[in-house]
Amino acid sequence: MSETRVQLKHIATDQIQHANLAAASFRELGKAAGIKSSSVHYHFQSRDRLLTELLQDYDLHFFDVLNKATADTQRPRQRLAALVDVFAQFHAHQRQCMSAAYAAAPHELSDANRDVVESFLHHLEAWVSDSLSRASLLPVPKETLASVIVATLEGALLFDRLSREPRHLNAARDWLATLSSY
Amino acid sequence: MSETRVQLKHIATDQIQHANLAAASFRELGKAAGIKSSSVHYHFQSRDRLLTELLQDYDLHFFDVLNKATADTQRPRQRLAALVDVFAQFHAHQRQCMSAAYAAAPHELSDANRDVVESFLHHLEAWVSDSLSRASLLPVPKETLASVIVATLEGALLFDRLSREPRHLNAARDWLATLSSY
DNA sequence: GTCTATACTCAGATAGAC
DNA sequence: GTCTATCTGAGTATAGAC
Repeated sequence: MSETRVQLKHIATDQIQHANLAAASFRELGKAAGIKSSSVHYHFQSRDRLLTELLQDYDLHFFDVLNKATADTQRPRQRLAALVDVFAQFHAHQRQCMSAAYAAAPHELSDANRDVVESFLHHLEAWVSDSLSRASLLPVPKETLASVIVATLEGALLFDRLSREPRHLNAARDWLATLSSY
Repeated sequence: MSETRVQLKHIATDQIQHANLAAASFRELGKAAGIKSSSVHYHFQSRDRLLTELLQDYDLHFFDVLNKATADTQRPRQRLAALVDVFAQFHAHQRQCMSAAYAAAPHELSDANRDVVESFLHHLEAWVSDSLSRASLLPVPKETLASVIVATLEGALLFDRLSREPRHLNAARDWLATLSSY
């Protein structure tokens, strides 16, 4: 893969996480990479294909980071705390989760890209559900709780991006700490 | 307020909830109302002003509906269920919450509009917090829990819009039912 | 008071230059 | 293999017609 192509993908991901889907236009990408917007088409067949590739890469990278951070523990409490930390880092760098950026523009997504978002979500919920395996006294089945936790963290980051203080993420952290005693 | 102005606002709100902020362009609004995009400028000074007005109206309408639906009960459980119902209705009509649509495009918002979003959020969290007043055995302070609940429902609706089944909203409903016994 | 002609900028994509 | 000139259409906004 050419150097320019790699660079374009980095720029695009950054723009989407910092602003939104629309901010990663071919024009912007080209300008940032020092080529014309029309040249970006050489590297990516279409914008739709680019978006697919970005989210798939994001998925791989996301779980790579998460799994490395939790490689040494099976404790639900510690694993959930590590997940919150990932989101808190996003907030600290004023970045949103790619999946939320995609989900917020449903009409701009092809069916294929909608599927990729859903795939990431299922992936994340499975990770949380697995992490809850050793938890006791859960209020609802762990799959249900995993859905709630994912929605909570994504919603929290979405709204916390509007302000300096990660109010919702902090609230989520406090709440999660009460869920499991392990 | 002229008939056309009212109509334009309805169209705009609908477009934003159905698609996203960008979908409510002056061109689209004009086309749907049968006038030129440039004519929309007579009714609204700027797009920024329009967005402010839409969200303020939404705030009023949202709590009007919610308060009417909960006028006859002070029970936390019933009040939270009514709130979930509002979100479930959004999902059933394939609509998202206006505040989420705004929050998803932070770089497109003026400082004034950012403030309006925050205002809606505080409003909603205060409503949830008040509704929790008679609840007992909460895992965290009611203000904290209110932040979590709002993030959860907003996140759930955001992602459930990608599919037919409101998986996250249903999970949130199950979880909320375990929070309070009243 | 209500609306349009028009200007300018930005979007993605194609055809073709080098 | 890499990049650009150029097309077509969408975006907001201003100046001015009626």
